[in-house]
Amino acid sequence: MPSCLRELAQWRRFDKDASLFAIGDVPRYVYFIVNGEARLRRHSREGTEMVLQRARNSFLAEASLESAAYHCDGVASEAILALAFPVGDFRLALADCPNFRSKWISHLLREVRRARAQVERQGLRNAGDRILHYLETECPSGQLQLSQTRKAWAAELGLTHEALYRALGKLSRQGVLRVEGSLIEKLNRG
Amino acid sequence: MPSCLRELAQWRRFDKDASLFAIGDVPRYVYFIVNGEARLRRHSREGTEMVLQRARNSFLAEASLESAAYHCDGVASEAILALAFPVGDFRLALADCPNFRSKWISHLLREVRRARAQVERQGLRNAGDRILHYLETECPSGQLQLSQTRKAWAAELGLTHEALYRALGKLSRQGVLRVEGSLIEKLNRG
DNA sequence: CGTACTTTTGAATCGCATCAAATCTGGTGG
DNA sequence: CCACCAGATTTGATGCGATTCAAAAGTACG
Repeated sequence: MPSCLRELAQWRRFDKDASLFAIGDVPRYVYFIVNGEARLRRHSREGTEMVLQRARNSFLAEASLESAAYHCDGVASEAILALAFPVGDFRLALADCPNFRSKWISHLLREVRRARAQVERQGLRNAGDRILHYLETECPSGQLQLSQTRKAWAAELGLTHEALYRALGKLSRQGVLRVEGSLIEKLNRG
Repeated sequence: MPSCLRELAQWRRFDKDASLFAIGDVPRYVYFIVNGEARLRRHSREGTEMVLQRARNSFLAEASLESAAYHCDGVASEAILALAFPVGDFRLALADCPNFRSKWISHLLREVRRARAQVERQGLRNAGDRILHYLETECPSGQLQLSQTRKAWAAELGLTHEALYRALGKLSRQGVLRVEGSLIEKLNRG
C-alpha cells in the first residue's frame, strides 16, 4: 500500500457486532481490516442471514468503490482494527501508484474467483458436499482451523446450523472427516 | 479498448457448444465476446451443470488473467464471434493505458457484485424467491426477455428445470408474474 | 452463579430432486 | 412441403434431505 495513501487513512476500532456501514449508505470509505474479522452480509426477506464475504487482513466491500450505495451490511465479527480510506483519495492513489494498482487488480481477481467458488458451492444440493467443497477450495492443506462459530460457518455455507451439525457428524462417522474441536480435517479417502 | 490492444487481438468464431477453453488449461487468451453468448460452467461430481458467468458483449473468465489454470469450462451458448487477447499483451496494455485500466477495474467490480448477488440468490431456499430475486437484480425494468432456454436458466438459478417450471407456473397463477413466451414480467404486488 | 449463546439431538413437515412420460417445438433431410 | 428427430416444455408421482420447531446439554463471560 502506498505511503501517500496510508497517510490519508484513518484508524478505526469497532466492537463486536458494530456496524461499519449499512445497506443503502453512500460509500465514503474503503475499509481494510487490519486485525480481526469483518463480514459482508445480507438478510433475506424471511430473515435468514447470508454471508457474502469475510475480510481478515484484507479489504471489505471493495465493490462499493464505484457504487452509489452499499448493497450489503458490513459488521465486525469481533472487536476489530480497520483502516478507513476516503474513496476519493483511494481512486487517486489507484491512478497514481502502479504498484498499488496492480495489487488492487489482483485482489479483485481473487475476489471474483472466491465469489464464483462460493456460487459453485451453493449449487451443491447436499450439505456434506458443500462442506467438502469448502475444505477443498478454502483449505489447500485439507485442514480447516475454524475461526468462527459453527453456526456462523453454517450461514456461510448457506445451511441451517442443524443441517451442518448433522452433516459433520455423518462425514465424521463415515471416516471422511476428522473433527476435533475447531479443527476439521479431510482424511484421504473418497 | 485501446487501439494498440485491439490490433493484437485475434478474431475467433465458435460454433454452438464449442469449447473456448477447458478446466486445467493454461490461460493464453482473455476473451471478449462480441456477438452471441458464451458461458463459464462447471459440473458437480454428480454431473449437474452449474453456470458461473454468462458473457455477452463482455469479457469471459476475467479471473484467469492471473491464474495458472482455468477453473471452469468456457463454452459457446450459440454460434459466437469473439476477440482473443494474448494475456501478455493484455497485461501490458493494462499497465500502459489508463483509460483501459479504469474500464477493466470497473468491469471487475461489476463482476464481483454480480457474483455476490448470485451467491445471495442461491442462498434463498425457495424456488420462487430465486426467480424474483433474479428479476430484481438482473432486470431493472422488472421485465426479463429470456435470451436462453428455460432449462439453461434453471441451471443458472441452481434449480432443476422441473422446479423452475413449477415455480413459474405458481407465481403466474398467484398473479405475481406475467409469463408470455420468453417475456417474464413482475407485476407490482407482493 | 446466572445468563446468553452455541452445540447437539429428536421428530415432523415441506419443498425440491428424481424418475417417468406426454406434448410441443424447431430444425433437417427426403 | 411433410415426416421425422432431438431437445425443450410440461405435468404427475414418489422419496429424500433440509428446514423447522423443540428441547436439552454444554460453554463463555460478566
